[in-house]
Amino acid sequence: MKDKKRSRVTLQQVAEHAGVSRATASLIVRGSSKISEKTRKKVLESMRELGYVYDRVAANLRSQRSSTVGLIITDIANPFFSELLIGVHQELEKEGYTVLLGTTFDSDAKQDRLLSTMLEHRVGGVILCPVSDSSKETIDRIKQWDIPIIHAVRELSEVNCDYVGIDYKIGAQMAVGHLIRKGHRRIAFLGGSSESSAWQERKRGYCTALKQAGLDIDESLFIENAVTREGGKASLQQALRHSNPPTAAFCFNDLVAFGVMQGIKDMGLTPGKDMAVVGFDDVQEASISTPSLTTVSSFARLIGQHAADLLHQRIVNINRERQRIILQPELVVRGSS
Amino acid sequence: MKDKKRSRVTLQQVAEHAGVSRATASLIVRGSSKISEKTRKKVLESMRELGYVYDRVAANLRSQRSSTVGLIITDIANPFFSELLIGVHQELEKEGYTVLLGTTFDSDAKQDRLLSTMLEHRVGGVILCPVSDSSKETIDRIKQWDIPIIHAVRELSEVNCDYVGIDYKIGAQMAVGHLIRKGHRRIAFLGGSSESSAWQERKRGYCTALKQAGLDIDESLFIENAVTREGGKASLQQALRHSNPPTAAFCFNDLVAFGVMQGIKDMGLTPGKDMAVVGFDDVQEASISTPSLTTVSSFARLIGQHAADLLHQRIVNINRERQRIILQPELVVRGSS
DNA sequence: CTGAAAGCGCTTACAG
DNA sequence: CTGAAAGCGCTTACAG
Repeated sequence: MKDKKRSRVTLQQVAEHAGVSRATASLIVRGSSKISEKTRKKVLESMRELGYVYDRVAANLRSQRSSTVGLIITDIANPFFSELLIGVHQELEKEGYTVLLGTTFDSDAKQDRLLSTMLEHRVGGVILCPVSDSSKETIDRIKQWDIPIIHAVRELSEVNCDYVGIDYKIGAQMAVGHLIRKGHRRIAFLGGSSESSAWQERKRGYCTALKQAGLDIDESLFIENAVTREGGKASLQQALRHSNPPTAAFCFNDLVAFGVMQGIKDMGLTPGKDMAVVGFDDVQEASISTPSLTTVSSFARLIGQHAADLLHQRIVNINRERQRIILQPELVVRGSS
Repeated sequence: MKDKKRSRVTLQQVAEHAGVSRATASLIVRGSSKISEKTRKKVLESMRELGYVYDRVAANLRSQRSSTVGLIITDIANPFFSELLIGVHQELEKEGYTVLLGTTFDSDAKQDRLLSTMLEHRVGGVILCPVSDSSKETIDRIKQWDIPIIHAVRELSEVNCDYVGIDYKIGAQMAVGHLIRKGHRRIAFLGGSSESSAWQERKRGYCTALKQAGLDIDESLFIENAVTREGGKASLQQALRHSNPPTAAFCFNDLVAFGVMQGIKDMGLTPGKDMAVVGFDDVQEASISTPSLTTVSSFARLIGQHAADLLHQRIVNINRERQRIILQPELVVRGSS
């Protein structure tokens, strides 16, 4: 038996209780300064007595505004995204937004559904970390999208949007350059999907580093796989079946690197000794793993803050110039290389 | 210059375009079966042509329903909560809910604000992981709360709510019992706040284990601190200043344990050798840290799934009997003890 | 299936 | 400051 819920106290009822008009009560909840302190107090008192709760949904509907914002990430289990999420929340809460969160797990279909859901909920804008192989349909949809959207972490090259990410190319170049200086000549690039801009840019950095050292590029050392621990482990196993196996691994990110290190250990070998491993992101566990992980810091929280800030700016002024923020990565050398 | 946005296509416009009544169009978006296949197709075609987007906010306002649900956690940077979040999302998306996420960082004021925000956004219900020292005001508020609320992870004993958590007492008892069997007699309990039910239950388990072994309890070995790596490190340092220092540490959770292990390393000692460390939660990094961490598995994802399920049930039937789900923990022995 | 009306809880705009 | 009216985009209920 579904009970009819005790219905909400309305602004109307508050106004009646306080003996003012609905318009006045409305001005007060919105913090207008045009109301005398005396009436303001009286009305606020009535609200407290009646247990009034402002109905932001109704207000937004009427005024065609929005107080929510969507955040779509690919994997909440990746600490990189937890950090990014914290950054986004920090910034947006300041501005009074509430965040609708969605996770795609890198599925295009899921991403599509989430974009729809966000629209249906009238979000004021969306921060999107696109899945690596976004379909043409999705991209077309985003192009026609008429509410503010900011891309973060990965960029869809066909779409002209605000974007914030880091310079993956330079990061990869630093990581691979480091391995070369350590004497490695056969360096695998493990994990990730070649569909994503983040992968392509890392590859460019990888290639630049090899060219600068006068080394040839062996494409058979690029082994794509899921961006997870499991994917890392699997890609390592594949790398070791190579007729001329690599002596070092540059991993798509730290999560992949942890899987790779686990795989190395599983074979009775020692990461950092029998095989060098470098990650990407510098998540917190990178410093506490065994061995500690050499990696490239990608400032997830900062990316989140910037994305939130760009979104807010875009909501305030839909026509402002397009902005791209590219943060500079840093190499953190530890025990695994 | 704020541009007036291109306004939404309304159901009215769709109806006109398809040559049907608004009522019919409304029935179709809601998936009624009372409409002939022919008209249904025609209307869906019009929607596609016009780029119609269902306005769930308006629909919810009119029908006094809600398609959102609030989730309030204490710390998204803790992998335990990331896992819980995944569980919640998995369950609730099946039912078509969208999740509003809030993080309290264990601040009562923040929690209070988040509860208000959720109410103002007309959520259909809330899953709350209460902060450890929720104020009396907050508790009173929750008691009078008239929308479904599920408590997870921590329980406010004064509030009669659905709850899902694990049996912390048994978990702690297993962990401490393990340390005793390893020969430890002075075991510190590090991190967490004695205000929280999760802490109190762990303490009870700790005490039971000692009593069973015929050992005395030394309250000076209970060292409270923040539930973070930093808090863990600080509590370890305090423990080592003890005139009769402990030889083992039972940590409030894995995060604290990582900090404790870091602290041990910083002193030039080796965790697992010079001092045994046991955590709680079994987050993913527990298996890859150095040394790998002995810990108690607390099934975060499962907790999230159960909480979501309880909430859904409660929304469907506000009067159903109160339910408490207590999962049984498991001890995972690794290198740190 | 249609059509006209009312209403969810708010904001807006305007005359007083 | 008030009061009356209209409207945001839907759903509901009802007579036909």
